[in-house]
Amino acid sequence: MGRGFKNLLDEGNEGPCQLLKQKGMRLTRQRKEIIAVFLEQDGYLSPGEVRDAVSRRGLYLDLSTVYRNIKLLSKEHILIRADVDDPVARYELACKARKHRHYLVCECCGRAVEFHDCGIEALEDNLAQKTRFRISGHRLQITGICPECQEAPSTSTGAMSPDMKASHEEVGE
Amino acid sequence: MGRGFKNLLDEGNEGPCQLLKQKGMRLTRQRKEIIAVFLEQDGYLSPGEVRDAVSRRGLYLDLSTVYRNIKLLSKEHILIRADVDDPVARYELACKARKHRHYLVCECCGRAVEFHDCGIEALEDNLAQKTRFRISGHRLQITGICPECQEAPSTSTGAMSPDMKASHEEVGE
DNA sequence: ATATTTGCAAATTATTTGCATAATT
DNA sequence: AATTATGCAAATAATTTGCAAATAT
Repeated sequence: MGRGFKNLLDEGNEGPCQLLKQKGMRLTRQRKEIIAVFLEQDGYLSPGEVRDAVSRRGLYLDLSTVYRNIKLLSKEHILIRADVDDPVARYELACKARKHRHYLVCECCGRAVEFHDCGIEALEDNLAQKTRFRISGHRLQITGICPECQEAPSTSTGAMSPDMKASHEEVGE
Repeated sequence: MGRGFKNLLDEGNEGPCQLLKQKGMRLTRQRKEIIAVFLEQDGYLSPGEVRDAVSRRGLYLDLSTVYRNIKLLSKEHILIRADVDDPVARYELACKARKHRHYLVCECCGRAVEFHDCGIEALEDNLAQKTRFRISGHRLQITGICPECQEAPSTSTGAMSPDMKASHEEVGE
């Protein structure tokens, strides 16, 4: 009980597709493709990007279909919304977000460094005790200024942009 | 160095208004009101809500002005965007977000419990060492299912809605 | 006095909806 | 066969932009 929820991507467990079936929704080709795209993507996707990615895989998709399914998948907590600061909404699979993939993001250039060991489990157990919530996951993002930007003359112009996912290294574990 | 950044709201320190001046932007009445609204608000605000709140304080504001200033304040990292799942963007003051005000959010009903001691400082110090980033803050949200919803027959209909900020208790410290 | 910011109106972009057709169970 | 999901087209909502007038420095 408490944390220790089975990770939905793990082998032998139910993936997003099975989840959909369980909830009584139909497993259409477009839904499979949408989920596939999110599964193979490392980072966030906007509705338009989803349509394009599915398109590259050979299936035409109307944007309204993408919107409808993103809304559906969000409601079922299979997708969650990212908090990047641009006018289009961006999403990722909840099961990936929960997989302890966290980012240290540079406020200046947007470079993102991935890290894994966040040590929040103890806090979660503590909270579960106090509140009686059944904890399912967490989202953590740490912000700062990367070494390069600390050097730079601080033009302050380049705020975090959509290419935040462009470059990212990894650290720790 | 590292964390230990001075909190921008603390007495004797520079608040958002001073910050703006420092950056060479003019301190207009509308900017003061917008910031004031964010300062007295506990939670996130959408552009429309900002306009209405300022309006209630007796100053008419065009929505485009709100948008322009939100964008400006975001670029300067005075405001940050929340990741609530609805089509309008919502924001809060970075200096408040950094003030260790975190939420445990119920995935079913949206009830939010506030907590303060997140114990991420150690992680931040660790990351700062490894990556040479100058850490400025973090955002953490934990999700789960609240006691009430664990009882309930799980209609699954009510996904997290904008009234997430409606009810919230506090815990810990 | 000058440069910046505002309000207004209009443009653009994002998201949602209605309905007939197609696809899944 | 019954229902649910899709595509298309059109509607609505969110955000951005151009420009003249107003305001802060």
